[in-house]
Amino acid sequence: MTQMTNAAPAVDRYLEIAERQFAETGFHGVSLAAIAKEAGVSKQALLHFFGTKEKLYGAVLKRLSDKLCAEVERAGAGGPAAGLVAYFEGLAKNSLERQAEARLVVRALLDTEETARFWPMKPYLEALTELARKTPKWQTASLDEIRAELFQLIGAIQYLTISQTALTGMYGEEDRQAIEERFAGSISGAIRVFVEA
Amino acid sequence: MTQMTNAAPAVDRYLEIAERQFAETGFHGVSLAAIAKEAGVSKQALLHFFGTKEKLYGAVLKRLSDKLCAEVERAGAGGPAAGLVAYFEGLAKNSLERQAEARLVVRALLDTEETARFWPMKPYLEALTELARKTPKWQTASLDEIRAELFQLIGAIQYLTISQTALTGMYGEEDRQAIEERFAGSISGAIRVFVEA
DNA sequence: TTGACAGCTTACCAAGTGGTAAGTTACCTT
DNA sequence: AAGGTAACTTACCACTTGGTAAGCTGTCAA
Repeated sequence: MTQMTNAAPAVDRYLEIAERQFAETGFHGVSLAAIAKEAGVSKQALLHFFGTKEKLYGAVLKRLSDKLCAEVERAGAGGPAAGLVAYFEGLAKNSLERQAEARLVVRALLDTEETARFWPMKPYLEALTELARKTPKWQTASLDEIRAELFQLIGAIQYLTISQTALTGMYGEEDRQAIEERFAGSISGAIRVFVEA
Repeated sequence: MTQMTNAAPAVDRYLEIAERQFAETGFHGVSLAAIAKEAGVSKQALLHFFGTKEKLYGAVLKRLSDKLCAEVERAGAGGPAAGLVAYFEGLAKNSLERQAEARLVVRALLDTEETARFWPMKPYLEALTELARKTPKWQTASLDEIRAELFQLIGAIQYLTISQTALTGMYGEEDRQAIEERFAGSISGAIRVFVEA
């Protein structure tokens, strides 16, 4: 039969490197050669596993989407309302560490060319919507209503997250940190308003 | 002395075309040749006026920044509180028409490589901050506090704006419109909370 | 032991990239 | 009328791009 294919860890390492680079400079800003160089392999190694650059990008986004979905599901295990609060609070508090993720999500929403007819972030957004729908507050609400409210919340959080580098550049590291702290404090209120009736 | 240089309208047209293309696919996704082709000139015409691709991108961002600053100033002419409400309401309501702008702003915040040490959107953000500072509510607040709150608001609005195409792709045009309307309604409350005491 | 196949590598390529050099043309000042 | 210069153009170039073709090597099933 088929052979022992034990390339999974290597492939995952390639995806990790690609993810970081795509998050930083976007699809067009990254070359296969650059990713290959950082991974210490030839670019044909990447093409061997992923076929084309677009498919590699797709695999990166799919992997991220799966990861985010799993996270949402894990958060929702202890009840929808508490889960949502915990999830969003976590997002807001670790904005520096989660920059790469947020950048990729935003880029996926932004780049309608490469990701069209694929919409990799749809499952993630729907997982959040479904979780919200399970709370008492949103049980009777329409999907549009939930989505509109949800976008307000994750939009605010991810916008700040992707702005971290720019904020440091514009105002310095101290001010960036002060803004982040103020933001985390005030978004907490918004999160509770979103979840609780 | 110097000669009558009447290339201003042509240059502005180039900037307009470049703006649309950069907004759509980002700095690396656009080639000078593509912009030149749409403008009906050779790419060396662009290089003649702007020197390099990076400088052209910089000029596009500078032009957008100036436009946004002028808009904020105009909105603030009739009082800071009312001006802010009108400005944000306008942003939220015309999200489809203002997609290109929002995309560029987000890309400018996202791309730390090309726009570093330039931060073209800083004047815009500061104009908004200054306007907010003039309202009774924020007069005694710290800059950090205002900025954090401001980012929450424009973040939510611009995030939805850049997501319009993705929303249509994911849920269809009808649902997209429904979400947008719900969003506009609910962000109105947030705007008033931001401005009023 | 052999042969298939995963997981690579080196060699190569056509198309496109941003950018330079050297004109050309029309207008404006002198 | 002459000269300068703005606003281009065509020609060209070194380099990079994503992608193909072919080959090499170690492991594992038969």
